[in-house]
This record gives sequence, C-alpha cells and structure tokens, in this order.
Amino acid sequence: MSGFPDDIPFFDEDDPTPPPPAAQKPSGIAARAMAARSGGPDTRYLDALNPEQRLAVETTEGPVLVLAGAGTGKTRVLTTRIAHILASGRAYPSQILAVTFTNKAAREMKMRIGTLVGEAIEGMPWLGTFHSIGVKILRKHAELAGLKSSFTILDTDDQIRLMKQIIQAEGLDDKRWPPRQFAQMVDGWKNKGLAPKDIPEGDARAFANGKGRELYAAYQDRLKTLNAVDFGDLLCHPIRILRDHPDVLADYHRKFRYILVDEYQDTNTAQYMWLRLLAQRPKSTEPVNICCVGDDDQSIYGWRGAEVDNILRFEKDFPGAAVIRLERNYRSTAHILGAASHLIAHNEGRLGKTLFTEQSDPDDPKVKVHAAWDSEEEARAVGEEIEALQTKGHALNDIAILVRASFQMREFEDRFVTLGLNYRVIGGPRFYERMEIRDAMAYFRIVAQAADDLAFERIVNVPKRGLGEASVRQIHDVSRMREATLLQAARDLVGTEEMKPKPRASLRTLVDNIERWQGMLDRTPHTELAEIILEESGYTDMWKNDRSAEAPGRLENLKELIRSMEDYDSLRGFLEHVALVMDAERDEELDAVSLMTLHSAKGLEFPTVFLPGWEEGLFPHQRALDEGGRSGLEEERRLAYVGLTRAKRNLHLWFASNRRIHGLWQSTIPSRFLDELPEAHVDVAEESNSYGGYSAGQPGRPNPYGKSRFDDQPAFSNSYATPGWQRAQKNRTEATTRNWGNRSGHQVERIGYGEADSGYGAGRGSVKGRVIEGELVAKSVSDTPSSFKVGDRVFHLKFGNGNVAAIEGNKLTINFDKAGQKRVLDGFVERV
DNA sequence: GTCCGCTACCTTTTT
DNA sequence: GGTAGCGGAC
Repeated sequence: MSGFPDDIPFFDEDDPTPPPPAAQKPSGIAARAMAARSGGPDTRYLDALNPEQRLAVETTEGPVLVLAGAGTGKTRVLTTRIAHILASGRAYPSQILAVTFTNKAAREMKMRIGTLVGEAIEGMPWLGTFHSIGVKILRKHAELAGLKSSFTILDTDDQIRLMKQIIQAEGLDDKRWPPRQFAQMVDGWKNKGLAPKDIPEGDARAFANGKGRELYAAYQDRLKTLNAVDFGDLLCHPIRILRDHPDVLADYHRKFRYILVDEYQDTNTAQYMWLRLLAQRPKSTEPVNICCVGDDDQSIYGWRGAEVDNILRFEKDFPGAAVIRLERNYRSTAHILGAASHLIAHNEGRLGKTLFTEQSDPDDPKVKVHAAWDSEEEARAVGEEIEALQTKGHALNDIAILVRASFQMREFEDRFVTLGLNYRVIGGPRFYERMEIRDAMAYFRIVAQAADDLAFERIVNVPKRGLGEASVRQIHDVSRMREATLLQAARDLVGTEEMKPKPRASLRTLVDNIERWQGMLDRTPHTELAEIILEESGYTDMWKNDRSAEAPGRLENLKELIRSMEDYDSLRGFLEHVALVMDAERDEELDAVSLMTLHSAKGLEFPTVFLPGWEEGLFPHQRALDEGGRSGLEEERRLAYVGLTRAKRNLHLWFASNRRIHGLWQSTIPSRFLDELPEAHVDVAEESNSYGGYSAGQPGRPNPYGKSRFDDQPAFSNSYATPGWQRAQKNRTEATTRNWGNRSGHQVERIGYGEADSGYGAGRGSVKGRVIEGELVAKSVSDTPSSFKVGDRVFHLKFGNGNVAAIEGNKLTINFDKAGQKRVLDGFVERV
C-alpha cells in the first residue's frame, strides 16, 4: 500500500567504503564503542551473561545454532552478540544482517542494542523483518523483477479483491471457487518459493478444475501491470533476483559479514532459501557467519508454512556448526518448568532441551488444575480469582488469560464487563485493518500513486456518491480498452456522453478532487493535506452523519491516524511504513488483565497466567488432529508448552465439562495434555464448586503420569477409528456420567449465581435447564441425512422419551415428554 | 442503487 | 449462538 519515488536512495545510510579487515579500525558506532574503552576492551556487557550465553555471544565466526528455551535470555544473547561484533570492530553496523519476524521484535532489538552500545543506533540499516528487508532489496533491484521501484505493497484484503476479479475474469463462479481460499493456496506456494510454473500438478489441479496454475499466473501478471506485490512476493522476488543474478548476489555476499536470525523455528521454505542464498558462499572457504536462534519446542506456526525441519536440519545445512543450548531459565518456578518439560517430552522429533532454574523456593505454588461445570462457570471462577488477587494488591497488568481460540475470549470479556474489571484484548483487529482506516488510506494512496487501481476502486463510491456497479464497470471497460489506469479512464469517461448525467457529474467531482489533491502533494504539509482530503471527499461527514454506535470511535481513529502521520515527513514515507508495520501500541497506563490467544502470547511473560479450555477437541483442537495427524498433535502440544512457560509464578489450568460448540452444548472431556503433566508439580484444586476430578476413574487425582491415555495411537489419519479415540469415547461416557451425578448439587450454587447474573439460565430452563444437547463427538455436524423421520418416537438417555419434530442433517429437534423441546445429535437417541 | 434478511461459516496470524 | 457475506426485494 505504498508508493515510492523512483529516485529514492536506498543505500545512503550504508557505509560506502569497502569492508574493513577485522583488525582495521572501524568507524561509526563501533568506533565510538571502541573509543569509549580507553584502557583495555570494555566488555562489561559480557558480565551480565551466564557461561552458555557468553559462549553464544563470543562464538562469532562460523555457523552457530543457539537453542534457546523459553525464558533463557534469547533476546539478550542476540542483542549482546551484535553489540559484541560492533564493539570488537568485527564489522560496521551496515555489514550485519539481522532478521526477525515481527516489527515488534525488530524494534525491541534496535532499542536494546542501542542501550548496550550506549547510543541510539541509526546505523543498523539491515536489522528488520524478513519482509522489510525484502522490500529494501526489491526496491533496489525492482527492474530485475519486472517492476518499477515505486511498486505498491498490497495487503491481504487487496490481494483477495484482486483474486476475485481474476477468478471472475476467467469466467469462473466465485462461489464455487472462493477467492479467499485461492489466496491461501497462493500464499502457501509463495511460502515455498514456488512460481506458477513450479507448483506441483496436484496443487494446480486442486483449484478451479485444474485452472489453479493459470489463475496464479494471471494473478502475477495482474500484479505486474499494477506495479504491485503482495507479502509473499516480498520474499519470492528477492529470492529469484539473488538466484538469477550472481553479480547481485555477490554484492550482498560482500556486504553481509554477519547474519543473525531470530525465531529460526518459524522460518518457512522461502525464508530458508533466502537465507541460504545470502549465507552460503559456494566458491569460497570463508566461514559463513550465520547465527540462528530459536526453539524447536516453540514452533507453533506450521499451519502457515513454518518448517520446524529448518531448525532440526541446521547442522546438516551448515557443516561444522556450533550448537549452543540455553537451558537456564530465569522466568519460571521449578514447578512450572517441571510441568512444561514433562509435557513437551511427549513429543518426538525434537532436539531436546531441559529447562532448569537455580531459584527454587519451597513456597512456590504448584501448577493448579481446576475443573468447571461449563465455560460460563470457568469464566466466573477465573474472574473471582482475579478479583481476589486484586484485593491482595496484585497488579492486573501482571495477569494474563491465554486461550486456544479467540471465541473463548467472549465469555471472559462478558464476565469482566459485569465485574467492572479492566481488561485488554491483545491481537484483535489491528488499527490499520479497520474499515475507516483502510478507506482513508485508499484516498491517500490514490493521491500518492495515481496508478493504484485497487485504492481507486475502494473509494470510488465511499461515501456513497451514486457510482454503483454499473458505473464502475464502465470505468473498467474504458481502462481495459485504453490500457489506462482507472483514474485516467474515469477522467476520459467524464469527457464523453457515455454516462448518465448524474453519475457523470459525481465522477467528475471525484476526479477533479483527486487531481487537485495530487497537485497539492508537494506544496502542502502531508498531515494538512490528509485532513483536507478526508474533509473534501465527504468521508468525515459520512461518519459524522452515521448514527451507529461505532461512528464516534471511527472518527476518533481517523484523528489518531492523522496524528500518527506527524511522525513521518511525507505522505509516501507514511504509506511505506503502514504497508509493513501494521501494529498499534497498547495503552501502558491502564492496569488491566491481558486476554489473548496462546499464539499471540509467544515471547511474553506474566507472573500469573490462566489457561482455560483444556479439553479434548478444543485443546488439542479437533481440527489440528484431523488435518495434522501426529504432527498436528505435536504442534498443539508445543502450543501448550508455550502457554505453560509464559507463567513466572502462578499458573492455573482450567477445563470445563460442558462447552457450547457451534451453538450446541456439548459434553467435553479433559485434555490429554492434563494427563501429561507430572504429578509432583501439579495440584488439582478441590474447590467447593468443583465438578469432579479430571482424570477418568480417579476423581481428584491426575493419572499416574508418563504415558498419556492417548499415546499409543499409531497415527491420526482417521482419529475417530483409532483405539485412542475409541477409548476417549469410553472415557467421555464415564466423565459425563460422573458429571451428571454431581449435577444437582451444583445446580443449586449455579442458580444462586444465576439470579445475579443477567439472563443466566434463561432460555435453557431452570433446574433441569443445564441442557447437554450433544457430546464431543467426531461428527457434531454432518451432511449425512439422519435415519430418523419426523414423528419418530425416540428415547434419550438424559431427556427420556419424545417425538422427533424436525431434522436437519444429523441434528434432531425433539419434543421430549418431560424435558421439553431440545436439539440433539441423532447419535444420542434411539428409536423405541 | 440500497437495504435487509437469510444462510453458511466457525483455530491459530505476521507481513 | 454470532457474524459476515450474498442475494433478493424495494
């Protein structure tokens, strides 16, 4: 989403002089750092390290793999290593390539290196995300990829809209072949570095009756004409450039003396290829100074193309590599580490690390496992516990709730709202993804880069100005005929009689406006221009006249957008920033509980952590099991490991016996991961309102640990047919029975809560109203028509006799004689 | 051209 | 049960 002038200098911040031999005196930061130590070398920064960390920092030459367990000081090692390379005069800042995955990580590294070296570093031009460095390379060599250096970066939304156009242009039905799905396929290919001609036949055939390859090629063509790239291209184009142009590659080889990679376990194939190209010097015996830092146990992004194998294979890829393990943990208590280590040990195919701590205190609390009747009670109990902590003076900022899936957040939010407890959701819809922001940005884009057709399309009728589908089609036709941009086509069209007077007039106003704004681009301060655009286009008015609840917030966001533009010195600079840096900072002032998914919690830590929803089907997620088999399960287990290791001191795991899944209440069984925790470090909470123990047959006690009850499944190819699943089903029945046995006792308590709690129990009846309308079964929803007929007399284990009133797939609506009307799965009733 | 109601979805997410 | 996105009605 950004335009860039062709003449922008890319390497101006780089040192133009040839690289110094290590002994020679460097300039810039390194020189300052060296100058600072008048006597012997000032290596005080090394004193803060433990022996392993120090080894990782001082092994500067040759390939190094640092296996850094959770909380072992990974970032410290990375930043100190860079500081060390600089301070010892081994390289200029511009000769170090340091890649991260997120902007946040890059920012943090920059800051910490700055602190170590004693000055803010302006001079680390090659520290950034894979994507931002990709942009940099691509802008410099755009013509080698058939682009102009002013290319635009499309985000996912633009990408999907473009795909839609292409699918329709091919005469295909976009219902049958959803653009979103195709975008995902293309993403997958790009993650593997595959061009249209490289994709496997099977893949090509899988979409649109074998048209997958053509569509992909058409999409790439279209991008080229638009002078645009998507996120995947930011990796793929540089790879192709480096591979096809040895002279260019050689330049970068000369340039980068040290390469550092953060979170190496998350790299995908394309990123791996990119790194290999830059790191390997085929015709030289010169050692490759590449240092990858990562933790195979925290690889949780396989589903988006990350290859754990990259880290597992490192020693083969880089012969003679030093492998350094960081296992000394500074974050968590021995109980938490014990639990996490024991859990992760159930995974195969890991490099193997065991975290330990030297700070052990007999007072440390064990990991607590809690049972709740259902997800509402889970939220309520966690809320109470947090209130209790707050009363004791615990800061809410020190507390986090980490969920497997974002729908779980709702109940906690609801609960916190009623309690008046401050909370913040991390990782929700991002600022720059909001509609109003994207609209405004589209206006800025079309002004900054007139060829940005996608931007033009987005705003042509926002606010509504009577330019609907018909008008847009006309513009498109002209644009195709004349091979002109949409804006040019629109300009031409208003000069003819082709449009009806009304749309023509409003299109003329729009085009006039855009051209006027373009004329102002270089003469008007960009924040001022931005305000003018939003004002004159009628965009601000649109929201001012909107009476919906969100409108004021949207206006506020627009103001915030303008405010944030002040940090950049031009509209173009701002657009470039936004294309890549899609995050907004959080409000640090507020004392609030953090609520987020396990995925977004990676890298964070909190004194107190709640992990709700440890149930089969949710965590591990059924879909991970179905689609990922054994490796899917292992990734879920790593996710559990990530969750556990976020906690510093207090760790609470929860599971509920009943949860609403796709609208139906289902009975659930505790997660197998609970069985995989070591008894020695875990306490099962015996709350007054607890609903029985979590382990089949041993209420209140964990299973003897070691082998999980699911462990000896050969494979999960069809998880429902495996002995493990059968057993799970059996256990499930036992658990359910037990829960039902307990039920009435809890119901009383529940009703007490229920009265105070708005609408609690309403619609689900009173005492008998805690309806379990199904159970965690494989086919909770199925297209297979039920064998029942309307009017059939049936029997249900819990609800008794009734008549089938309606059938929807395998879901039956039954009028029970005593329990009233319920919807249940057909597997739970039998004909009588 | 716009609005509303129905249907199909429903894991995780960065750039 | 909640929502997004599409198609039909005005």
